[in-house]
Amino acid sequence: MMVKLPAGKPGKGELLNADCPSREVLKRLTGRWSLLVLIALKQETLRFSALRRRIGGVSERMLAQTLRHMEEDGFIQRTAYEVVPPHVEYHLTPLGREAESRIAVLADWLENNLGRIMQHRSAAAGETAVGNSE
Amino acid sequence: MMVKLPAGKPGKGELLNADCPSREVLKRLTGRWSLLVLIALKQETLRFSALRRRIGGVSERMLAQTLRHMEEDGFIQRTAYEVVPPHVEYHLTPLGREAESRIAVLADWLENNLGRIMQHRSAAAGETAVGNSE
DNA sequence: CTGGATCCCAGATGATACTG
DNA sequence: CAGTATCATCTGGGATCCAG
Repeated sequence: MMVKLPAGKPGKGELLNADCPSREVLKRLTGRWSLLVLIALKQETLRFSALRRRIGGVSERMLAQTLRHMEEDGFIQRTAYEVVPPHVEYHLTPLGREAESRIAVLADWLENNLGRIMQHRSAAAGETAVGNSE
Repeated sequence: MMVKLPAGKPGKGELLNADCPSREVLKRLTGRWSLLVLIALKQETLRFSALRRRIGGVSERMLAQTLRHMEEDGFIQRTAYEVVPPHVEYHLTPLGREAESRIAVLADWLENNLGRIMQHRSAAAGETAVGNSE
């Protein structure tokens, strides 16, 4: 079964197409933690534990997994120093920085408009409560 | 229990803080389908079934759920015409359009750089394959 | 310190059937 | 047409223990 890309330039993805590999990448990029890793690494190179402290609520397992995936996709670079105790650092690659800048646009907007959104959500919840109990 | 926002302007969120409600909104915004709904509705008002056809791979259930959530958060508006057969339309609200424009930045970048990312991923997979079979 | 391995659960998602 | 209800499944994610 061929994957048909509606107006395809080479290497160009189509997110609305279920068969497009961009879906896969999107999934990774918008995963619960990936995006936060990008933000956390925006300016500084960080060690595993520092990163973990920086990103509230992430477990060791998930952070490790997320970092592995992001390294695979080329967003971050992992540098391990062969010492004991181990010392591992993570920092953004050029690709990662490009992605981060786009993510930041969204993140900044979200942080600055959080009030508006929460407000709307409360209002919506109130209205629903009037008419039914869902 | 108070939510402590590190350097809080009013209504300003902190994504890196686990207790910040922005996490919740982010989850919705970056959910598997929300983002695609925003893109699909960028220019046109669409009916449920049209939207479903537009977004490859989404099930009725998930689309309906996503649309409800996005309406709650104020990103889209649902308009139901009381006719038979039913006719329901969805379109972006001003808030939705703002979000969409930020999402679009990320989506466009992703679509245009998909090749680069896939390439890196293959390379990474290759390297790992040399050393082990994971 | 940096994770890998395991166990386990809640929630996300899909398939299908059904209704106003 | 536009969903909802139900059931089954799959996966993300946390807790814990372990190892280099």
